[in-house]
Amino acid sequence: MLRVSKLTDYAVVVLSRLEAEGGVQTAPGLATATGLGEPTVAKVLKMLSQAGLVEGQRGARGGYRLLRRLADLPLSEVIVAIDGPIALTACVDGGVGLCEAEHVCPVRGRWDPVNAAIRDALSRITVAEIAPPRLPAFASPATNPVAVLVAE
Amino acid sequence: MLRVSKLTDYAVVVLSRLEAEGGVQTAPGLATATGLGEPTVAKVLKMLSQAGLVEGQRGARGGYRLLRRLADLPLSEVIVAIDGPIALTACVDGGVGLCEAEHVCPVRGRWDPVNAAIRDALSRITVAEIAPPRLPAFASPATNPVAVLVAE
DNA sequence: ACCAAACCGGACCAACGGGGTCCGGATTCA
DNA sequence: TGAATCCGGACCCCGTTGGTCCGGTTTGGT
Repeated sequence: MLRVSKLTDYAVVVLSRLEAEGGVQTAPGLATATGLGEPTVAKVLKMLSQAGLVEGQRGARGGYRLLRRLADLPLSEVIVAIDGPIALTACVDGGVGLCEAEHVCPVRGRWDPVNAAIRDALSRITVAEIAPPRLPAFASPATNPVAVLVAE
Repeated sequence: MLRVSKLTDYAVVVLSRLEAEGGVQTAPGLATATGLGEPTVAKVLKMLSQAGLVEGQRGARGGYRLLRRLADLPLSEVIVAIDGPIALTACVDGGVGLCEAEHVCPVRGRWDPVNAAIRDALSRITVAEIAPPRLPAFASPATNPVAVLVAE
């Protein structure tokens, strides 16, 4: 259905919480703060760490630290970190031998401009733009009335 | 992984074949012409028919007919026809009661601008742009060397 | 020196949805 | 009347996602 994984959604929540609080925070602490499961938060943080978006400090008094401000972090990087490369179709990147009928398949490489368009759109949106306001259950006075676009 | 279903890919192939040949064509005929499975092609055509992109004629000498030129058909409509509404996250369109922890979830409605951006990008690309050249196994003399964009 | 706290890496399992097939019914033309 | 074809739905298999858990390693405190 053209959707990102839930983990990516969680990642945005965790990242925003990480920036709101600042400094080094533990995975269990972020879990209770966000209301998400502790192992799940840990998994997300591990992935974000491998992608270089956060930094983990081991040992006692350890935790995770944000490496970039969310305003400078395009959403595409988070999606790539969690979901892997952004490619709408399986047959992509000129991989040979993956598709059993690639010599018949008439769409090889044709989705590339679509992928590029999606990557471009997602790289123009920063995590800060979709991050929730400071604290949950705190209604900001006047958020922009975002247009609700159904089907189309 | 932020990908569309294979069925959408097939739909593009079938649609382009439908336009290349013109007129009314049967599902079995399109199946053999595209090299795809016959039941699969039938399924795709059924979905496209429900979405109003093609028209089915029943009875003997029946078949499917294209209702719009592919150059006027944005890719987003095909994706919506096959994959359903374009919404990157499950909690969308203000559906209440779907998310078990919606009063805690701090990202409700925050993905809307992202969805809008994706819809916009996909509605600017027509099916004709990504449709394969006239016939498979026929190399057009000089196709644009589409840029291969890896991860990012 | 020891222990507790925390990250790291990986394996593991259940649940959901996609992909593909099939069947009976309705419709139209020869 | 019969053949061809679309229509609508049910059905099942497999892959991925999601969520969990465990042992190992590093670090700071007592």
